Amino acid sequence: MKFSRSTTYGLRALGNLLLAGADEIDKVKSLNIVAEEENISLKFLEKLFSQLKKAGIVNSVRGVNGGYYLEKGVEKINLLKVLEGLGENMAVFGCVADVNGKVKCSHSQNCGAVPVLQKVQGVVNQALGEMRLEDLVK
Amino acid sequence: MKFSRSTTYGLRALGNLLLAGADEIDKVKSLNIVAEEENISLKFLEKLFSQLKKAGIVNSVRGVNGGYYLEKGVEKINLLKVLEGLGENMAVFGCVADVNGKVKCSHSQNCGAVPVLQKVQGVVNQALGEMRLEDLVK
DNA sequence: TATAATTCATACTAGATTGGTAGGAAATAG
DNA sequence: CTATTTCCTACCAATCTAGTATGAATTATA
Repeated sequence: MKFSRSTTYGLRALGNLLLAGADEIDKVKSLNIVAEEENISLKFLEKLFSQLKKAGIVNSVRGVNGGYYLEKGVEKINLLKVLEGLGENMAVFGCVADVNGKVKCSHSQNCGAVPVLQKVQGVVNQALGEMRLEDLVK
Repeated sequence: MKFSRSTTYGLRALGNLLLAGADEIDKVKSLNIVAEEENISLKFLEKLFSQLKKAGIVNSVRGVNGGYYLEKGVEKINLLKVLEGLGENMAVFGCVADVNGKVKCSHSQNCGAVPVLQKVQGVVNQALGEMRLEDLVK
């Protein structure tokens, strides 16, 4: 039950922006530098941040001296939303529900395991819901 | 962050044995029947139960009228051990520690995310540690 | 206005993992 | 002896992961 490596990459990169104070449009940090500091492939970071931007977690400025900055107040959002923004599928059991809430497994109606699986899902959701992005740099 | 499908298959199959009262050497249930009742491929179940036997969760009787039964007291063991027995890798972040306790990620020393990741791991472990196999059939 | 730095977009790829299947050997009750 | 069952080993197709390749669009600055 692993988180993908890109999830940890993303968390590290977001922590990097947070520590650098890149939280306003005139305090951007380029992925070049983040990639070097965190030893992550630039191309890979570009892809990740494209997703993070779509998710509303970061924003960007193009061109020379451009870069990314954290959206306002984003250090207060919980890790569950951050992980979803990073593309991590947070439905721990495919047979209970996928990201869209659709039940996939044909046994979900009469399967005795469902309540247990849902409890596991609930505990994970709650734990991640209580952690905030700012916890990464404390 | 998904559990593999074989994990849910395994939980369902173990719940099936538990409900059937297959918990002694003279009350075995054949995988044939389990496979049919749970609509899981027999061959796949055979592989799963081979692992479960190695993990000490089930035991077996070969030959005609043979089958599998749950090891004594196994309904009290926690889900963390069951999942590990099913081959699920319970290290949710590869960069923190793998199954053998080896740190894989070169950033684990100075990475600010590590405490957060460890907390996530701890919460998951605790939740699964509090759930028992018998909870599957209640 | 040319240049360099940067985000943004699309497509490709090697390797690992997942979820199986195939074929049969070994044990055992009847 | 036969049917049933566990057990063993190998193979396989599809998907996912983590990354590379190529280059276009944007923009500050010299």
